[in-house]
Amino acid sequence: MSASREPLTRDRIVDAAVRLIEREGVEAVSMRRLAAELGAGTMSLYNHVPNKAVLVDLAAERIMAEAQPYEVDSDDWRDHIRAHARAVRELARRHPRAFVLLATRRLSSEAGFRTIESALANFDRAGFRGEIAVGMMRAMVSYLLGTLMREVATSPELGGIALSPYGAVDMAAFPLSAGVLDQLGVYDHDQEFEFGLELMIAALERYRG
Amino acid sequence: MSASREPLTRDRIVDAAVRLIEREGVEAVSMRRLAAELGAGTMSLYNHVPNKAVLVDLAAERIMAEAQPYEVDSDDWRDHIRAHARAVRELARRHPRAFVLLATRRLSSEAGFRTIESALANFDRAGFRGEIAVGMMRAMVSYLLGTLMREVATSPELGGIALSPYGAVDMAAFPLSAGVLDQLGVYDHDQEFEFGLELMIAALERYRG
DNA sequence: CCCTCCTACGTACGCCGTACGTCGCAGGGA
DNA sequence: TCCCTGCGACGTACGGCGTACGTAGGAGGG
Repeated sequence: MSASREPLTRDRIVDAAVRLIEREGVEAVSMRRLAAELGAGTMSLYNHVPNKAVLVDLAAERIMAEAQPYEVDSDDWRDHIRAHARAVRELARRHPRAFVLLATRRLSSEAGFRTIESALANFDRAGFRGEIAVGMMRAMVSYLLGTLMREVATSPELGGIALSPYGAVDMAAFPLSAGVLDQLGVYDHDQEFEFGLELMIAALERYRG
Repeated sequence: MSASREPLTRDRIVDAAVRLIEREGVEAVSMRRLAAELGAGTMSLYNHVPNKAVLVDLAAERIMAEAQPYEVDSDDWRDHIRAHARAVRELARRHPRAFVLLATRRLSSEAGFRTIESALANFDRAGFRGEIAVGMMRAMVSYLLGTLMREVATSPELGGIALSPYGAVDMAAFPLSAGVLDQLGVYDHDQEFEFGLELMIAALERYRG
């Protein structure tokens, strides 16, 4: 695939893994394939990485580290939270195949804490501190994780939730669903994300008062 | 593993898959192993199921179908939403290994619609209808998906988010995080779930007014 | 000059999903 | 009764996988 006279490095290997993950998803990563892409023998990778699981972890960390801190010009804590949430969404959309990876992993290291710290700063701005702030942050993380999983990670082969892969459903038994069947089948992710985001912010506001 | 004189059936195969998933997770499922557990030849399974992916889908549907409708004795829409959310959480906790499976799949069929319908009924009770109700439901689903993923699907080998798998982090750079490091490392899932749930309900209440 | 150590690599084992061919049996005409 | 057809069960085989293990070669220090 490439010349690659330069020697094998953990960095080069992780890079290749990240590229492959972004291009074809985690399930496409194999040691043999990675090695081939680097023009190296399969087993040579094991001189730099103990096993595949760790390699994937490293790739996840690398992607997380690429996350840019958001920027916003406002004193309103709400604007900060909005900007932060949108930045996370951007990350998810830029790396859709990697997002599931990040989502099911406990992040740590510098990159993880950078995000946590800036989230805590926002809640601090809003007047939430200590245990409460942690709770808020986690609720927010949960919401983000959930929406973005739904936006980015659910199988897109089907047009919508109303289509059943193995046989149709008799909608007569579900009148309310039938009434909104059009909406159930359609996803406007931008609009949904903002709607949920404002909902969360409204909840925080209410908690403040 | 068992006598199993009775003939192979799609039902029996899916049952075995569900049991295996619940016991050891999706990644433990293999056609050979499933067949062995059923006392049958590997390839015999293919007479009843086109391939492994479909088999896993069928298992996911089966698990979803087992979900009991929640019960609650109240006229308050908030209580209904609470009960519904807690029922979903129960499902996730009873089938932790299967939950990730359900989460990354677009559900359809009867079972999926039963849940959707009862959620819509609750939002209807709260005064939300049509498009708004769908948006609310999706926000709620996102939150549930997110918290429960965090509760049930993140790797439990590590004690908490503060522990880094590959090297420690210098906390001096993260003063706010350092201040709540104890809370960051500890998870009280019951309390967190209820906290987030009330947050969501508060948001809905506010939207009503 | 030799010894040590590190990296690269080939081979091999035990898994995996599944395409394909065969065999045996049950059931229905003739 | 015999035979044919169809279907379920199964064995074999192929191409993939992760990785344990052994080896070979070269670089650097004694």
